[in-house]
Amino acid sequence: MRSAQQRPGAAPADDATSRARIRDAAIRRFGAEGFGVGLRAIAADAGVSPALVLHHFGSKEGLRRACDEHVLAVIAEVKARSVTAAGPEMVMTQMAEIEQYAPLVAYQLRSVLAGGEMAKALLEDFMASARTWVADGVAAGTLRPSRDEEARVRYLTLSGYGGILGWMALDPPEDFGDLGPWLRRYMEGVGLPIMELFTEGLFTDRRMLDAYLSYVSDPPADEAQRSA
Amino acid sequence: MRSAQQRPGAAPADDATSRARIRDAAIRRFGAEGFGVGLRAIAADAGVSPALVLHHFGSKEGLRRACDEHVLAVIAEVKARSVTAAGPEMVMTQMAEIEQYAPLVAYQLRSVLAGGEMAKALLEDFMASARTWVADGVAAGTLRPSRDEEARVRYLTLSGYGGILGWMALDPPEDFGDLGPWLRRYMEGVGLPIMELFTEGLFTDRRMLDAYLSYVSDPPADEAQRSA
DNA sequence: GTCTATATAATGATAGAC
DNA sequence: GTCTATCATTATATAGAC
Repeated sequence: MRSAQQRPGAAPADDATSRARIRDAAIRRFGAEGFGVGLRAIAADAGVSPALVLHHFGSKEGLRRACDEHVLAVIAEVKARSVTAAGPEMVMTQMAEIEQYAPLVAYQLRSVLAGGEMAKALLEDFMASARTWVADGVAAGTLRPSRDEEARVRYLTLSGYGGILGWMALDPPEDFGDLGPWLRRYMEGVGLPIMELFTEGLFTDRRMLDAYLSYVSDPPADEAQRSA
Repeated sequence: MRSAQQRPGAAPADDATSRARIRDAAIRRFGAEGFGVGLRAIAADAGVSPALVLHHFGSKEGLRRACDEHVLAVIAEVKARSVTAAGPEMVMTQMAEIEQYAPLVAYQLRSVLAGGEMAKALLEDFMASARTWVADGVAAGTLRPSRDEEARVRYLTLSGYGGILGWMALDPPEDFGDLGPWLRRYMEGVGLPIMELFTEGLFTDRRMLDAYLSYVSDPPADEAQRSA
């Protein structure tokens, strides 16, 4: 049904070059099973010998670098041509986009889990998007200003993305090839609490915030000691 | 200075049984480098032969199970005797506790990253604590009630814990043996945005929440189609 | 309980034919 | 470009002496 279609980094297209087939197979395997997976499995998926993988990419490390680059490139490309609508529809639009690139998303999640430079690059990328989105919202008057915009952008990005990772641990995707149902479960599970928290907050009064602010501006004895 | 002290799962106490020494060495290695680490390294840390590790735990899998059990047991023990103070001091108190059990915390973070049953057990555990904390807060009138308390507890736990994982990817601890400075950086980095968000929310009006609620109670056509 | 020595399987990587 | 055959290394795990 979709066999003839050209989805970047997705199902194997028989007409692609071996190099691309290997890379796409690697992205799928790495995404589904983590970076511990062997070259033999990847080679088998791509329908080539293990030696050819090394011939094209030099080493496993080189293969991973190629996957990283390709994933980042596709993300940049998708981002460049996506119309960033504001409002709840945006989320749904992006959802549809995401489902289309399931292997990329899985690879991405694994990369953040694994840490390292790729994780930083991805998170910095998401933070950049969030920075724009928040700044626009504040300018338009739909989002409250913060006492520290950069810290808020960082927190929103990390907790949002990290929340997905936590959800993945609690409810692992059954099929990494089709993350759709899993993403839908996630959205349904966190939608209400997010909307509530972002609209109404959690505390009934300002005491905790005020306590924190005075704590920071005038730290108690043993904290002052440390910086002395 | 601390050599004679008895910190569960912490620095090697020469008087402990080999079995315990191996297990503690494993917790430290697994926590610092992940579960890919070899038995040889663990055996060397514990000052025993690799064969003895297998003798005591049967397999690497068995060793990991023993580590899991021990970590869960220590967490339960600490939790049981901790006085759960309400307010910002609670966080600070728990911080001090956490620093004391750095190897356990690192192991825990790795476990959640790795997924599997241990990750579920840990997250369920944290959710149980959060459930109590939130229920008490709502009863005391310091926390707002939610339209779905369970979903909120889940979201707060996952995003909170996941935020730490994300932070770890962005700013990896330099020394897993002493997570103190790293945890302090994290707390300083997220303290203000959390207090702001929990007190004031993010949106300036209720439109997003209302849109979401009406979306859920009366889904558009293609969503209704799916459930038909 | 603890060791040395070893079995066995899998890994990433190389050499060289085609 | 692509393969087969193989190497060197490392991994977990076992056997058996002490």
